[in-house]
Parts: sequence; structure tokens; C-alpha cells
Amino acid sequence: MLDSRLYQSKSQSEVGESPSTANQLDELAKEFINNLGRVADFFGFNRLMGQLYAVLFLSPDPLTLDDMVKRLDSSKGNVSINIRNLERWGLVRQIYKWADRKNYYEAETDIWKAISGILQERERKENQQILRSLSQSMKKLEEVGAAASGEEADVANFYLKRMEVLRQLLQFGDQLLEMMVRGGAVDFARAQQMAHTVANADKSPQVEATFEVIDEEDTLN
Amino acid sequence: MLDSRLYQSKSQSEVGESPSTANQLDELAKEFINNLGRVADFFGFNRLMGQLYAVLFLSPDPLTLDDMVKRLDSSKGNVSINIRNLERWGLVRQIYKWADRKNYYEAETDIWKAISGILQERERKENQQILRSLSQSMKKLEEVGAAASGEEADVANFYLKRMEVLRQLLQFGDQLLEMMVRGGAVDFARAQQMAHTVANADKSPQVEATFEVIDEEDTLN
DNA sequence: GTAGACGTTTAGAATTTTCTGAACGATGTG
DNA sequence: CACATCGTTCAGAAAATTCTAAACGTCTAC
Repeated sequence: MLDSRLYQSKSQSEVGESPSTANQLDELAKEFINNLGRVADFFGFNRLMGQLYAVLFLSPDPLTLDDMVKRLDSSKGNVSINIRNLERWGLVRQIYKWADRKNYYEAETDIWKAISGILQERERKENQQILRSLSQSMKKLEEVGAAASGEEADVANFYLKRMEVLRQLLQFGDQLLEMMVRGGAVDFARAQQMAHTVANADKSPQVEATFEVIDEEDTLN
Repeated sequence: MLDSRLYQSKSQSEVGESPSTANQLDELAKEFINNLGRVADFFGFNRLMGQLYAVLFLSPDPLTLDDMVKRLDSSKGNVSINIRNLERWGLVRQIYKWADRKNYYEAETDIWKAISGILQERERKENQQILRSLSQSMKKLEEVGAAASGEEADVANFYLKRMEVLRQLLQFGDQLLEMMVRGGAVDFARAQQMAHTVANADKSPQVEATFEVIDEEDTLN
């Protein structure tokens, strides 16, 4: 089994020295760690979460809080909070060792599992929430449109038409996410085509178009 | 054609008054606007961008900067900057009117087009950039691993194995994005399965598994 | 009991992001 | 020319996020 020592650069103090293998390895690890930091940022987590995940991902065995504090030169409090967030998202898990009060952490390396969790818990939830709100608004708009007359009825109908475009998109998004989680298949050609049709519904007569998702059964493996 | 007047709530000052139709319409519009603000936030833009898009999306005809400033109760400078960002992402376009110095803006209502642009320009670029960096790191790791011996070679190989998992995922992500833009189809069952295989490569002997994307031709309509 | 190791919490510091308001340049009008 | 309108820019204000350092609680060992 590999040594659990963290491959940190041995402070490149001496100038002009050709880089040792250990230093090279550490440089590569650092680059990786920073990249995941950026990814995390990009996806609305924060830099440190990404970096922590990366450190664990590159470690052959579980690490303690202090290991990570040392490696990332952050504060204990900060690491504590962020590692707990990672746990919450199923990206990291805790390991208990016998007769050792320290907590050890390791990365979930089945990345698809990790991502599915996030898709399901975060993206999908967000999507559905807005979808619900939108559908509800549309229902009210229908009522208002029916009750009102003249200009206000026109406005209600216009709002309705526009919102319908978005509703269908969100619905498609929801199905897409479900397929990703469930392992289904999706054909984007349809979505594309339908989206276009819907978008131009203003101009041409109303079309009953919906985004569609290929059902699991119908799919070429 | 609909009146271009903005349906703002007429300050609900009088108490106990049953809500006018105009007020109801405005409430619904506001809710919609705020929802898109949240969506924008969620996707790493900012609240105002989403709100501006929403305002234009619900307007039957193009609006000026000042219209939007009024509607969103923001500052001119802020709206100016954010509307330009929206333009940059192809979510909004400018309309010129004859003998009118004002700039008018309208939303791109072909949402799929808009999203494709974002996927292509932002998500995909980000993904590819990291993919490149990762591949490069892995190449170096191979060299280092070959040159080094003993423990350090082991570390290099371990890093390599772990990074490979991520590389394949990113590659799959890139293909997924391409399919979304091009209108292809994707089967997530494979991705799922392969991801799992790759993730467990640590334990079982190395498997040459890759994420795969269904080719356009092979797809059910 | 005391002392030390460990993780969590939190007030407020530091940093980053977003926003405002005023100044400015450009354009048009009389 | 003076004056008004319109959009942009930018210095600094405001707000939100992230981070640190210290205090604290719990557990273990002696």
C-alpha cells in the first residue's frame, strides 16, 4: 500500500536546482487541486470544497482534518465546515478507525453516483420548484384572462403564451435530469426542433408542441 | 398590437381594496421576473441579468434602458452593464428605430438557441479547458512514472489512475454538450455503467472503458 | 481532578461581487 | 452657441460570501 504521506513540495528554496521527482508530482497534484477548485466555483459550490475533494481524491488513504488543513493551508474551522458540506452532497464520506478519535475522510470515487446525487438534490429540485411556481402562475393567468376583457385580457394571453415557452423548456430540463439520474436516453434533435416551433408560436397559429424524451425501452443500447 | 405600457402595480396604497386585474397581472409578472432572477443566479450569472431578461421576455415590444430602470428600480449604470452582458450571451438583441436616439432591446425568444449559445460558449469552453489541462498533467505523469522508481513511481501511477476517471467523465461531458448543441442523442445508461466500471478499476484489473455517445445516425428519429 | 487532542461554532476580518450616483462624451435641437 | 437627452464608465458604497482565530465542548489518559 502506498505511503499516506502528503506529497507536498519541499519548499523550492534552492535556486537553479533541477526539480526532484517529488516536486514534479506535487506540482501536478496542485494543478489538479486548483482545477477542481475552479470547477466547484463554476458549479456554484466554492473553491475550497473543490480543493478538498481533489485532495481526498488523490489520496490513497483517508485523511484527517489536520492533514487537509496542512495541505491546503486553510483554517481548521473553514475545512471543518466545507468538508461537512461535501459530506452532505455525498461527495465525501467519513471513515472511523478503531481506537482513534480522529475522523478520517475519503472521496467518493464513483463519480457518477456523486453527480447523480447533485443532479437529483440540487439541480432537479431547483428546476421543479420553478416549474411549479410557473405552472401556478399560468393557471392564475388563465383565470384572469377569462375574467378580464379588452386590453387586459390581451396582456394575460400574451403572458401566457410567453410563459408556456419557458414551461416546456423547464419540463424538458426536468426530464433530462431524470434520464441522467435513471440512466435513460435523450434525443436533443427533438428538443431543438420543438423549441423552435414553440418560439415561433407568436407568429404562426398555436401549435401543440412538447419536448419529448425517448423512453428507456425504445433506445438503442 | 398590445400597448407597450409596463404593467406596474399602481401602488397598492388603498387598504382593503380587492385587487384590480392590472394588479394581479403585475403580481404574476413580478413573480416571474424574480424567478428568472434566481435561475440566473443559480447558473452563475447574476440576479439582475435574469430579471432583465424576464422583463424583456414579457414585453410585447422592445424596451429602452429607462423603461427597464423604472421597472426594476435599479440604476442606469447597472442596467447598462447587465444588458450588455445579456447581449454578449445572445440572450437579448438591440433594435434600432428610425429617428430615435434611444436603444431598444428585445429578448431572444428562441430559447433553445440562447441556451445552445451558452452551452457552447461557456460550459463547453470551461469543460474543454480543464480537460486539456488534465490530459497534459496525465502525460507528464506517465513520463515521471516511467523515469521514477519505487514509491514515487507508485504515486505517479496512482495519480494517473485517479485522474483517468475524471478525464473520462469530462470527455463524456464534452460530448454531451456537443450533442445538446448539435441536436444529437445520448444514452446515459452507458455512461452510468462505464463510470461505475472505471471507478472500481482500483480494485479489479484495469478495464479499458470509455463513456460513449450514441451517434446521430444510429438514433431513433 | 488536570492536561492535551480533536472537532465545531461564531464574531468579526478580509475578499469578492454587485450596485449607485455622478461625471463624461456623444448626439441632437433651436 | 447653450441646453437637453441618452448611454457608458468608474470610483467608491453596499452587500454577500468566504475565511480566520479564538473560545468552547467533548473525550481520553493519567
